[in-house]
Amino acid sequence: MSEEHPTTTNPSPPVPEPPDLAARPARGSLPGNGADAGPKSERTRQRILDAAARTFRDKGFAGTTLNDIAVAARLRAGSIYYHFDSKERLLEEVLDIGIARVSAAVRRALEALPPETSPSDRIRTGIEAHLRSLLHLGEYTSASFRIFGQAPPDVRTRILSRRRAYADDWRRMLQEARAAGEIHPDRDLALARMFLFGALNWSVEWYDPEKGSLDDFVREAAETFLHGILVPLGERTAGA
Amino acid sequence: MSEEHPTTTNPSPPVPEPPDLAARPARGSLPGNGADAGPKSERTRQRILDAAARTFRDKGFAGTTLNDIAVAARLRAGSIYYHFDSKERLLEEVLDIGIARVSAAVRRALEALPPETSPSDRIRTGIEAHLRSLLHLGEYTSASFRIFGQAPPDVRTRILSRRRAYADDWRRMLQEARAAGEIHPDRDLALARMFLFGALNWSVEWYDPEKGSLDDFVREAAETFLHGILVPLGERTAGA
DNA sequence: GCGGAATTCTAGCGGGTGTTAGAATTTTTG
DNA sequence: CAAAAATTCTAACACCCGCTAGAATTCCGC
Repeated sequence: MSEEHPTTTNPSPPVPEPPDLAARPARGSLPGNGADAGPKSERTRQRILDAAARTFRDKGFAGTTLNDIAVAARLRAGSIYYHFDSKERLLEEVLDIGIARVSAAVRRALEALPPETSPSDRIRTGIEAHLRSLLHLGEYTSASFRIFGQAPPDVRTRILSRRRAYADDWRRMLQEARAAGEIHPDRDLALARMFLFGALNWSVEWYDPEKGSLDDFVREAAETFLHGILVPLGERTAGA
Repeated sequence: MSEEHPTTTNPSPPVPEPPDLAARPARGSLPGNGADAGPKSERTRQRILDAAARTFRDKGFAGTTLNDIAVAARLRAGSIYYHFDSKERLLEEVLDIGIARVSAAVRRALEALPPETSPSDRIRTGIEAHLRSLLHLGEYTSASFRIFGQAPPDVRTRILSRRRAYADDWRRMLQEARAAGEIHPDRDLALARMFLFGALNWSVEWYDPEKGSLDDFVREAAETFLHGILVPLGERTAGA
């Protein structure tokens, strides 16, 4: 009843569409412009986004107040509406950036591998890149996974295509490994993929960087997924 | 500032403490009493709890309104306060019941095993029991895992002891399997445990009972965790 | 069917929510 | 430095939240 005029209410922010959603923070390559987009506003926009990502991640979507975000971004709640249409759209952009980042990070890591790398080693690299962007880099990725389930349905469906694309990357990786005979033939690949996602993304809730190096952690995580925990039946060494 | 009188505000609901938190739904063994607890009220109490569990699970804690719960339980929001002190306590009880259920289910499944069962088979059984109580039985367990991260800090700390006890059960199972030489010696058990929790609990977000039998699913999940996805190096059969 | 207890409802309080209009301020431009 | 444009703030609106007091209703033993 109250959501009929989607475009007429706002003072038309000068930034129509984010040109690159996976853009790294604070990197302007345009030299000196002056036409329709001032880089001045872009910086507060980023500040708001950063604050939103962290706050959403920590307190959830419904649990986060626009005032919470405003305080973290050092301005007043009303001012957010100069840069964003609504709380929902703010969430949408945070979620979008989150998957875009992790997706780009994984893709980049895979492209850096020598072409003769085996499919299972590619999976290993993908796992490590995913974890690294989840735990080490910005809060967008962790926010994206933590609060996707809390997003309103329309936001979720709008984000879904990007998530599906990322899931497809993994589906492909697993299929190639199976085609190469590296994956046990009666493993269920769909289950394995979701299994992996659950395991990896859950780490954001408990991983403690002070309990060991990130390098060791991501390596061990990949090993645990690829080989499981059991000693293969042929190599048992008797009990303690 | 407003939370100083914990016991003086309510009309003293006649049920002081839930006698058994892991109680199964709708199973009254008391024949006919009449002293201080009418079984009449107990049924609406259960209705409210059930509604709260499902609604919390679907919309999160902050995203759930007392009115949402009231509608689902077929009464008015204010009436909830005859049975529960606050929204927080309602959440607390839902979370508590959730882990109590899954914990009891796993324990029961393990006790039903013959005593000579190997540690790794015990883990297998535990995984299957955990998954079954997560996916098949009530919404308390799924709610408990989905929204624990959204609970207010004081609720979380009050619930933590129960969660830790359940985690300890798993820690023990894994340690015994390692002592028996069944777990690869350089696996990190803490990581493996959290890895497993993440993988299992995530299934509540994507598992579709129409895509295959639950029995197959839980079996395959256990296999994937125990053996991983790769074919052991000695048994490769060349590519497709 | 009566009387008292148990349970639910009604109505509202105080406060906080997302959102908006317009004034005030800062920044940019000539 | 002045005019215009861009950005932020103030103040409020309409609404909904968790929660409570007290009236209204239902339940149940007699």
